[in-house]
Amino acid sequence: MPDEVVPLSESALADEIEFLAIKLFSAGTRRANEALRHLDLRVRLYSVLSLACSGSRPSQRDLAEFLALDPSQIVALVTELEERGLVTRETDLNDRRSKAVLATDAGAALFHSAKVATSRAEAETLTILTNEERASLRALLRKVVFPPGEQSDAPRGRG
Amino acid sequence: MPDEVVPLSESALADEIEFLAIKLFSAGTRRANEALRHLDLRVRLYSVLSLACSGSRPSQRDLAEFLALDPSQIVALVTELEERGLVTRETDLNDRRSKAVLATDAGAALFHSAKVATSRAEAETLTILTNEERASLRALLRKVVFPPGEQSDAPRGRG
DNA sequence: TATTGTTATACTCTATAACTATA
DNA sequence: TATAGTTATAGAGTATAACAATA
Repeated sequence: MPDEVVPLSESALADEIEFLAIKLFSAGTRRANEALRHLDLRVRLYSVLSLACSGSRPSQRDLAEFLALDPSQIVALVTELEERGLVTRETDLNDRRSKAVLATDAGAALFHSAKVATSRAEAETLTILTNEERASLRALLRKVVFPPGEQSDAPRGRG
Repeated sequence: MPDEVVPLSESALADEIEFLAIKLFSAGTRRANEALRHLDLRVRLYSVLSLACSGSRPSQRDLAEFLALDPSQIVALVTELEERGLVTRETDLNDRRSKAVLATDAGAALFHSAKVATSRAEAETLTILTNEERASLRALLRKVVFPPGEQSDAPRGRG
């Protein structure tokens, strides 16, 4: 009798949404990191730089909550960007504990180049999907990640 | 005049599918790892164990390709599972370089418990979506991760 | 010569605790 | 006392290189 071996893509694991998200994430991160390498950026640095360019004047605490990273991780990322002249820390005069992270002109320029690179990487990853399917995927992911009717951007704190 | 500050959830970053996938991944991994902790498993160990239980008789090379991990990482995961008596390595008699990774009875039993835990975690993560939306999300992710008409489970090799 | 599994190493990411300065 | 930022550390994940056994 011939082999009746189940292909791994038909395994139970391959139907778990979180497993699929991990695969998409790891493939996507790999490609994005490759796409950003020529600018000396990684996904995490790019994310912080992007938000520093967003006009939201995020504090480091805001960045930590939004990116679901620990505040201590944000420190290292912001410091690296600051040392490269891409962002500045601006102390909030109303609450001198808090520091807004703002892009410099150089940071904004680099972000623009980086955005082009990540958009291209995203398009490559999603090349199999039609435009409607991409919009649908984006909407579904947004709904899971930013549930409607939730005030705060991210409820998670330190522990 | 009042603040006209853009919320971070309306930033350009929040529309990038890869960024959203990363957020879903990191939240999902965190919850799945918590759900698996009482069984002394992590997501990566669970993935390998799941495939060892799948009936596919995967070689370590198969696992590496399917999980998009380097073969050297598979070695460590399989060794840990093997030392705990959850899987065995079975040398392929036709190609003595290759070793199939198979679950023991104990491994299959543990996997069953773990599957319940990860399913619950997945449901929590996706609680905001209707059943139809979950099916739609699953189908879209599957299409990206396992493009139809591709023979191999994963084309990526070592470098 | 190429492939499977293995060992080793370095770097990044993640999680946690403790400290400081402000509030 | 609580919060924003910081420092430090350990463990997990990721990326490479080199090697032995086998094909």
